[in-house]
Amino acid sequence: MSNKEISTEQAILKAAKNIFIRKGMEGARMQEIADEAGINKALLHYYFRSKDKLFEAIFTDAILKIVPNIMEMMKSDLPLFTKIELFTNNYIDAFTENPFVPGFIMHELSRDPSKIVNMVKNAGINPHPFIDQVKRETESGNIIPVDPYHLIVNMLSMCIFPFVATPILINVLFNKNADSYKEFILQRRKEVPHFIINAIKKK
Amino acid sequence: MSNKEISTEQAILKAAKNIFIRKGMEGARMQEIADEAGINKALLHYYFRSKDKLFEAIFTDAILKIVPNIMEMMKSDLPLFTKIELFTNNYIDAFTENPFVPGFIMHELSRDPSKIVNMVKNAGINPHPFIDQVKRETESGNIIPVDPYHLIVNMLSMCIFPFVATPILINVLFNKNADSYKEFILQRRKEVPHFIINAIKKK
DNA sequence: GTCTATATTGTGATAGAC
DNA sequence: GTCTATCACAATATAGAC
Repeated sequence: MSNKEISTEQAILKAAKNIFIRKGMEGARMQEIADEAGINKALLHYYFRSKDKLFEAIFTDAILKIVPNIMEMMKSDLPLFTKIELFTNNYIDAFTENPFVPGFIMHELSRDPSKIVNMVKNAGINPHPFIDQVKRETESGNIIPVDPYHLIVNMLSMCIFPFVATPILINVLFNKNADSYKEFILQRRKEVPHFIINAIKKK
Repeated sequence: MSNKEISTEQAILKAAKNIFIRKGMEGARMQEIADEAGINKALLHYYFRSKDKLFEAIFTDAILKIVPNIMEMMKSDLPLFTKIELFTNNYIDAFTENPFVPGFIMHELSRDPSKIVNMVKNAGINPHPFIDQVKRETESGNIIPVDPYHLIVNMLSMCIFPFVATPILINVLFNKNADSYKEFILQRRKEVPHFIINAIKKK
């Protein structure tokens, strides 16, 4: 395997990622990916047998972005509020770097939900340590009683939704000003954990 | 225009809605829509000139579901906490009845964001009365200081995200048990406004 | 208005020269 | 490994009979 090979394969993956993530499996065109990579269609099939295989490579990679290595942290014995802050910051940072990933994942999973089975297996997601911790804090009266499932969904909602709804929010809420929306996203790193902790802490 | 005509057109619209909303513009097939409506492809083009025109009709209709007539309410002089409860309940109810609409809108808008411009014009969305009310309540010290833009996005996030992410949540958080997820969605009618109000009320 | 048949175009995939 | 040319088929759209 020569250097040239590697570099072509990388170019394909990079181009495919750009196109697939913006347009989805069905919206993407092999021609478009080839153009973006500066090669022709035939080479795509030389490196990856089919559109499906190429898509699979991109999709798997994107999944890894949505399931970062914070599971260890969630299992740890850090204080609840610290975990909430680390969790939200981690996701908001990851999506700020890859803003199209959330919408991509959402759409493709609703197209073919069976993919989640593999995702869950490979990622080793386990929300129960966190759920148990929330239950313990509720029972010992350290926080306002809260259903841990709703808490988790609320956390994920506030981290992910703004990236899925970016075009709506820019137009409706920010007068089509993309810059002030960027600023807004940066603020969420602080605002979201602050909001969540306010909702459950006793004062 | 005979009764038969109307009924065929309605059948087409109903079928198209089913297919488009589940599969999106690019995933949907005219053949599939024709089958669902119990007619053939040619009739689709007789009633709606092209796939694009048919899609446009469905999309516009779906938008109206995501922008219900609660704008009047938001402009009213109801107490802030009452508005928050009405707002969240209204959205959660609308999406419970049309669970595929949020994902559909999100995906299509990221495919062609320019559609939002028309949407906003026609719907007359204006968040400023609500924003001003939040500012007033903050300044008079009635609530914990909160940025109104983040508050609105948080509200929308918690109402909409669970419907966009349904397949993920069922598999990862609810052990593939769709029934307990349904139960969970019903609970959110109470949990979401409760959570939001807790986050901003002084105690 | 509704159908069958067909035209037309787009797109994933392959063959084969270099 | 990379290209050009082409195939095979799927999907939108139209023509024309009834």
